[in-house]
Amino acid sequence: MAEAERLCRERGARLTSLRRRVLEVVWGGHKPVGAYDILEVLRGERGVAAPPTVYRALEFLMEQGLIHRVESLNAYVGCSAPGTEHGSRFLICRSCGRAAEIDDTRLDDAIAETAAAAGFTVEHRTVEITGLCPACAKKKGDVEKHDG
Amino acid sequence: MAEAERLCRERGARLTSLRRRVLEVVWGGHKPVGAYDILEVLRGERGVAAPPTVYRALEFLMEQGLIHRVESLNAYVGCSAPGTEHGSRFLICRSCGRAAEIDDTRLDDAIAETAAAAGFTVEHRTVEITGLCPACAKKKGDVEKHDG
DNA sequence: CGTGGTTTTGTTATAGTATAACATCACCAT
DNA sequence: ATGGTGATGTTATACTATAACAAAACCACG
Repeated sequence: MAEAERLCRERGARLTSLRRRVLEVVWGGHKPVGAYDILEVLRGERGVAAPPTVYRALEFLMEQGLIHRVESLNAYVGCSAPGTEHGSRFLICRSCGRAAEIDDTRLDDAIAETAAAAGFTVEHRTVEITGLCPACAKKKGDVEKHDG
Repeated sequence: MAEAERLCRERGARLTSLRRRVLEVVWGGHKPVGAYDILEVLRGERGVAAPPTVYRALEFLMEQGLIHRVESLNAYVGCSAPGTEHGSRFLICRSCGRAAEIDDTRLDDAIAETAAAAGFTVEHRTVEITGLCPACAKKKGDVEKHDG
C-alpha cells in the first residue's frame, strides 16, 4: 500500500481515497474480485455508488500497474510486483478460486521468441493457467482415496 | 470441415446442422466472432433464434476442441489444429483484430516448467498476446513516416 | 483570496455477454 | 410404436461494462 502511494506520487498520479479504497478491496480478497463485489462494498460504506465509479477506479489502478484483470474470470486482482513492467500471468485454481501471480522469466522469454518468430510486435501478455493448486490437488487426492 | 465431421463421428458426438452452421460462421470470419454476431446470422437464416441456441452450440464446439474462446475479446475463433490436445494460444492484433493461433511447443514447455515449479496441476492454458501483426506494424510505420 | 481550467466523481441510462429453467422436438434403439 | 435420451426452442433474467452529461474537487496562477 505504501508502495502504491510512492509509485503514484513519483508519477504525479492521484491515488485518491476512492481509488485507494478500491485498491484495498482488490488486495484484501485472496481471490480475484468482481467489479460488482467492489460495488457492494462501496455501497455498504458510502450509501450509494454506481458501476462507473468502480470501473473508473479499476481502470486507473490498471494503468498504474497496481492491479491486473483476470480475463477468464472477469475479475481483478492485486499485482504482486507493482512498479515492474510485466504481463498478466496467473495460475488459477478452479477449486479454491485463488490466483497466484507467476514470476518466471522463462514464460516471457518463450513469448518473446514465439512472437519474434511470427514478426509480431508484443504490447500486452495475458497468461492464465487453470487447474489445481497444490493444496487443492492434495485434497482431491484424499477425497478420491476415500471415495473409490 | 470434413475434419470436424470425422472427429465427431469417431467420438460419437453429434455434429448437427445447427452446430455445423455455427462452426462455419466461426471459421468463416477471419477474426474472432462474437456470440451475438452468430446470433444475427442465425436470425437472418432461420427467422428466430435466442442466445442459448448459440451458446450451447459454442459450448459443444469447444468441448470437441473445434473452436477456442478468446477471453480478452469475449469472442470465438476456429481451432487451427482440431484433434490435437492443446491450449488456447493467440497473437491478437489490436489494429486489424485478427487472431493467429500459435503453434510453438516452447510456450507449452515454459508453462509446464513454471507450473511444475509451483506444484500446480495444469488443466487449461490460455495465452493471449496483444500487439501488432507484421502487416499492421508496417502500416503504422508508414503512417508515422508521413505524419512526423 | 479567487478564478479558470483540468481532473475526478456522481448520476442516469443503456449496451453487451451469458445462463437458468422449463417446454418441446428429433432421433434412435428396442 | 414407444420410451428414453439428447438437442433445440422459449422466456426470463443475471452479470459485466460503458456512454453521456452534470456536479464537485483540486490545483496552478495571478
